[in-house]
Amino acid sequence: MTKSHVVNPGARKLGRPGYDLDAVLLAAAQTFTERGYDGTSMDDLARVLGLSKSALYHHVAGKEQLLQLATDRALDGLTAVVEEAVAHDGPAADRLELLVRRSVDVLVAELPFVTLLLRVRGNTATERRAIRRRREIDHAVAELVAKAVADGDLRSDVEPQLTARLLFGMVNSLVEWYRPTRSGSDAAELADAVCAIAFAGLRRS
Amino acid sequence: MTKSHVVNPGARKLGRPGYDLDAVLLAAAQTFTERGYDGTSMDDLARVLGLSKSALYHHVAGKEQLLQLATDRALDGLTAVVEEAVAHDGPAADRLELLVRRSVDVLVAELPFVTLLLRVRGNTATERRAIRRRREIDHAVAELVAKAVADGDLRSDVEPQLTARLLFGMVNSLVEWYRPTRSGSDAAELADAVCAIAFAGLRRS
DNA sequence: TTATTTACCGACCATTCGGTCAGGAATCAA
DNA sequence: TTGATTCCTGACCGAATGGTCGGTAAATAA
Repeated sequence: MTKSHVVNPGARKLGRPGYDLDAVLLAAAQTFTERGYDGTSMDDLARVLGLSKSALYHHVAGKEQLLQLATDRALDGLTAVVEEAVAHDGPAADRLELLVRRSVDVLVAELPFVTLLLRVRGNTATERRAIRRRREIDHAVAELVAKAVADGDLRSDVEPQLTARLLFGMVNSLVEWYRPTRSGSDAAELADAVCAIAFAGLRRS
Repeated sequence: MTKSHVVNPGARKLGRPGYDLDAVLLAAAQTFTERGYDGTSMDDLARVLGLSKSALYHHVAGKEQLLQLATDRALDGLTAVVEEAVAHDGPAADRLELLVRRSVDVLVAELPFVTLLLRVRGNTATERRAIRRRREIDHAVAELVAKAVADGDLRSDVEPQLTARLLFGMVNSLVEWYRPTRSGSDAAELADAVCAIAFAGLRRS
């Protein structure tokens, strides 16, 4: 069996060295994203990490807990940017653009976790909880869009909720094709493109 | 067990009446979409239809065949509109808008099948085949966008492929929230909203 | 009535699933 | 060396999975 132990850097810990929860969680999110949550067995995941299934259970209470931790990480990141945008001062339209840019940042920074979140279906209690938290975020976004429309800064011929859904449908679609580059962050360029197209439209102005 | 036999309308057939492949396929696509392909067992599906698992296997060769038939139906619809748009005459930008409108039509008309297609991961040969066909479609779309940019009708400050991805990321996101209404087709209104936002942008003009 | 055709059922099978358990191996401190 | 701590393994368990098989039920045609 090919072992690729991730030894913890710096601070020595007690006992036999090996994986920690964070490394397991990252691998889990990536594998769940690639093959789907239901399509990934704990044995698959163990093989990816290069250890036995029972060793995996030393780090984690169960499969569902992995999903919980992973989706929470994504949700915490997204909730933070929504709260930031809502609390910010200035016109709602500007705050919405800020929200889009920050959301792209989070998607890029936490890609495997957000991808997993966006694919959750609702089969288990954990999944339904994640969906509930997502809905709260979507609601806050729709409110911000509605404010921007009321301010007269956004087009009023499309329902605010529909606008919000299409806008973030575009933003979130990024998890379908974006893959990180080795050379630092291209999140800013990506956010520029998204904002340009979303706010000013595709057509040459 | 609650039986809800779908008796075939009109033309009488030979033998005991019951389900036909089409009804099974529709239920399969809906259930796969709700719970995920891997998250749906053949027994689950049989229960949804109100019959036994072995009866299900009388209609279908296997689980993977259901996925194949369902994704093919979505891909055939999408391929048709792409070919129509490509073959159409007029400026590329107009053909692109036509493609978006027709795509919305297909998404609405074949919602469970397209939704399933967009969630396919690549675990089986069938899934990989579907993904390959999808890539061909995406490629044709990107070419159309590139032509429209070359014509000077679309903004050139964003890579054509990125533009294509974001545009259809927005279009495809519709499967995440759109639910059919009992009162006929609202596909046209939906397409209007999508085109307005995508081509002219969110901001008031 | 009987033959034919189509649809269905319950019992069964090999495999895989998430998860458990008792113990072994690697590390550090004393 | 010994003990404490942490990480890991192989064997195992009951349940669920995709799929099969022999036989039955309901319809039309002869």
